[in-house]
Amino acid sequence: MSWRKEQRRAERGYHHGNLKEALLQAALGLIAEKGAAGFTFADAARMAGVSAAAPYRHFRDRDELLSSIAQRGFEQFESRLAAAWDDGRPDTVTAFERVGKAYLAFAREEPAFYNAMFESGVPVDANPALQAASESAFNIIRAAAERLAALTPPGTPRPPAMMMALHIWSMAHGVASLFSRGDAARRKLPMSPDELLEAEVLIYLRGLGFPTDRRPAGKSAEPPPVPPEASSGSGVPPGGPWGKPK
Amino acid sequence: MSWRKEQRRAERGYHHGNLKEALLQAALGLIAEKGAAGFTFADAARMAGVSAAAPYRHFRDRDELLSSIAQRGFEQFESRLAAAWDDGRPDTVTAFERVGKAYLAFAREEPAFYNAMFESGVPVDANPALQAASESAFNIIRAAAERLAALTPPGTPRPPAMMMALHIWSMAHGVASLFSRGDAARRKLPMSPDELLEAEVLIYLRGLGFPTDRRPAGKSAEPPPVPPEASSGSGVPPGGPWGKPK
DNA sequence: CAGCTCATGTAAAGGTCGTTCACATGAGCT
DNA sequence: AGCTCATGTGAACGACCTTTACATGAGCTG
Repeated sequence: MSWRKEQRRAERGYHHGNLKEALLQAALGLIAEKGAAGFTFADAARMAGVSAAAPYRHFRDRDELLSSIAQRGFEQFESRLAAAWDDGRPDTVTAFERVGKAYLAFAREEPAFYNAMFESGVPVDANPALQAASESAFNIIRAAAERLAALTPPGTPRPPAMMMALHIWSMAHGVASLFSRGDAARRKLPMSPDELLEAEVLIYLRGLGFPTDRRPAGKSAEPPPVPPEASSGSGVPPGGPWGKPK
Repeated sequence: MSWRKEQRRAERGYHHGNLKEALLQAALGLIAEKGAAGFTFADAARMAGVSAAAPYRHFRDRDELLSSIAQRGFEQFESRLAAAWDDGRPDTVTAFERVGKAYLAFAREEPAFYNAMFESGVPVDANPALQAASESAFNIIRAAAERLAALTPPGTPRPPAMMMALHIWSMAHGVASLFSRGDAARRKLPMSPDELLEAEVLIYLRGLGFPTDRRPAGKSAEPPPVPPEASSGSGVPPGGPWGKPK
């Protein structure tokens, strides 16, 4: 009958010892499998080998567990974006695009976190810690935009950095949501989500007056480590950001 | 005891007469209130005044109801986008921006549909009719992008229309998801979602070489009804798409 | 109009969940 | 050794989803 359960109990004793962490891990796995909507408090408890009531000793309710995961997600998100930004090295534009790629990579590689953060319906502003984590992550993008805005070529009006940050965020989030996750990824596209976002950002930056005449997928060494003082938007780059127009 | 129920029954007889439609309407209202995740099959049945089992005569399960709503949503979405596009009148760029606004307006004014379409976790590719409706809606954007791509100023490489369409879609979806709905709308922004998206699209179009020297919110009559043959990207428009940089 | 049929609705029941409550256990401190 | 309190258990409640056997009556057939 309750053979497994008894054995589990024998293995770990009456007290689990690290149930909170075990529940978070279990939930993460379940969300990755079935989405935040399909994830079940009871399932997480089962997976941790405890009764259905045990989780209530560590989380007020199911939403609080979800909220905790979202918060953790934002923290990891921030650290990945920060690593990608690398304080603007080797040059601002390159680093900026790396942030965009990191955004997509996170959405792809951490579907459970991404789901909890953006698709689970968790009200971000209800939990101050969660809200703070969310803002910290966004601040990476904001800081990057700030630096980028400071580089606008002379003669070009300087865009508000906040606006740029919001624009970039919306592009990354839009691409990730629509094309880079779960079923949505199955839409047949003429290019990969990464390429799509990279082209989008490059075109956008060019619209702001930035010289963006690098090859998108080119692996050649950084041609100019010092981007400022490049030619102002006089002509059109040889190849569009979408590769050979053939 | 079951006073209300008996009375209801007396009013409408044993057979409802139009239960399927009533369920769809009830579900729409419930989703608008509590989101697709919180919406309940039983609740919809109650609201229609029938037993909890009755809906199963019209929908295989809860997911099929949700899927039907999503499909209906895509159909209305398509017609609103089509009306906004108006076949490119009075000029392509103006009409294009109107489509972007229509996207946001739909997300704002039809939260229930938008939720079912993009946030309910309904697998779009599982239902052929739903998939077709979704593609029809996207095709409006695609067609608009096609026309816009054909207008690229001479000397500018012509971007693939499909890519443009995907870019625009991702921007609109990103802005709508992040800033224009529910709790997300509470984030304090320096500008409205509409303005944010409009500026984003304008900058993007300028990045493609389009002349976009119109005032964003300006209501002045269309200066040039014939956009082609405008100056190639020689200079920078007087005021940025984000208004006075003051 | 009588009678039949079948789409449509009902009640009841089984299974799962979220959540609460009274009670059990045992780790750590005194 | 004994106490305490955080942590876990089992039972129970109500809500939901879904299936099943049965009830109703609208519309057709003769």
